[in-house]
Amino acid sequence: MVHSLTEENYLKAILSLSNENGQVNVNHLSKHLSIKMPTVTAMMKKLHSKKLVQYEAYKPLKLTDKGKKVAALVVRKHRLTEMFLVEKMGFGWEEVHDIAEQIEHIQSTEFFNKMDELLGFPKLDPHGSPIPDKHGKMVWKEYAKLSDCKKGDRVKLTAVINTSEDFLKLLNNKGLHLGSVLTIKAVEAFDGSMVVSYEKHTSETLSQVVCDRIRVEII
Amino acid sequence: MVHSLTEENYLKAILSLSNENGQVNVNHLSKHLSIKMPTVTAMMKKLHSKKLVQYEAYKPLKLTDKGKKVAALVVRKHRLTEMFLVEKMGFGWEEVHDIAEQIEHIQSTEFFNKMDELLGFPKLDPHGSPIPDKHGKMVWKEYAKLSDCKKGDRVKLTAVINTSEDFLKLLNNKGLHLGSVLTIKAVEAFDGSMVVSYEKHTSETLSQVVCDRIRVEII
DNA sequence: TTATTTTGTTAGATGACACTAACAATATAC
DNA sequence: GTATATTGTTAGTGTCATCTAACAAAATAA
Repeated sequence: MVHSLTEENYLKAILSLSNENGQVNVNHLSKHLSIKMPTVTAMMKKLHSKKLVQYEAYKPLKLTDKGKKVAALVVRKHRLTEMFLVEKMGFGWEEVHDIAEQIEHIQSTEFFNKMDELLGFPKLDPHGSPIPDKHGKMVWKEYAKLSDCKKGDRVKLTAVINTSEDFLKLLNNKGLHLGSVLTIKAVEAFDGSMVVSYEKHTSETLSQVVCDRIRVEII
Repeated sequence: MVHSLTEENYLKAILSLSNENGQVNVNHLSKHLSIKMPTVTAMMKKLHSKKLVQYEAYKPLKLTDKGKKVAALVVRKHRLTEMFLVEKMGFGWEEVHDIAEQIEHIQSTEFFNKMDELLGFPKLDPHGSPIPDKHGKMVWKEYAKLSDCKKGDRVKLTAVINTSEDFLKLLNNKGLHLGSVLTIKAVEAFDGSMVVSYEKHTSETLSQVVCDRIRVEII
């Protein structure tokens, strides 16, 4: 079964929003895709009838297993493309996203399998995001959200969920990178922000918005 | 100005048909694209209003200079992609066409310029077809059609126009390849077929259909 | 608990690109 | 030079993915 470029984009968006926020509703999806809500509703009905999405009026959206697989395969194609553009074609990381958004819709399993092979079957992309295998299986080590950890935890930064330029810049400004080992010194009940220490930083504050998007391994 | 995938395909088809046959009409295009004539007529009107095609009812179709450039840039992207897939990714020539048909519509000048660079700025693809430069200029050496040559001419096979599998197989069966040097021994007035000799072949007959699609340099 | 805001749905329209059916022009054959 | 075949156009539909306007449900605030 093939799916239109449009359908693929909706499925991918649902997957990525549900990784970021847990719940996904029509409004989120609408904003994320810059597509008006009625259009989203209509597409959800269509994807529901194709058994890719569980949709009931006024209920949050969920991918079916089938939908999850399709979405994961698109993500696979996207991440392999980004890797390929950087590693094999000499592009900078900031340049590759828009190209990968287009190439991820190319229909040719062999094309992406070849990239995979040439790249040596990578498991994670440079943001720490997992690359699904050719069956759509994410070897997603179910990392914890930093925001779900508690005072005293020592954790290793293993992945970031959002890869917007602004977010990466913020991490950079604070000297945070994949592999950083943080100790949680305090969690503010008021705004969900965390005070952490790592390396030369004895006391840095990270807002809840940031902590929500950081994935860690508790050590 | 960007053009839809659909528009690009029409423009490319007109360019390729006019290289093959000289004249292009709605019926040819319709067959070539497997799209019904009324749809083609409608698109011609649209492309005319965008000044990409010269269209007048019942007249043959012609690309404007602008249309020619757009079409040539699509061809450039197609041929570079084919080269890249073969040279840099290890695909066989028979596998690459369908993938290239999709990738040729990717919108990213840098992506294709990078391929061009990695390939060492090739001028011809392995079929002998010229690769337009980044401005859409074909360094088309205006090769002669084999079918326009006359008895006694000695010519070098420099390019083939049609790249269907059946056509390439025929050339292969006859031991013809790029660079073959042919001597024209006779031209049959009746059916336009030619009797030629080359290498170990002292007398081979090529039908007009074949001769029309072979480009040569007279030496 | 009622009022207001936010979120979601239905209904109806639009543009792009395809189709079929019917008719018109051009080209070819007799 | 009329008849026939081929080619091309017009008119009217359909589907996909989008929109706006209007209304409805759910969540939040007063």
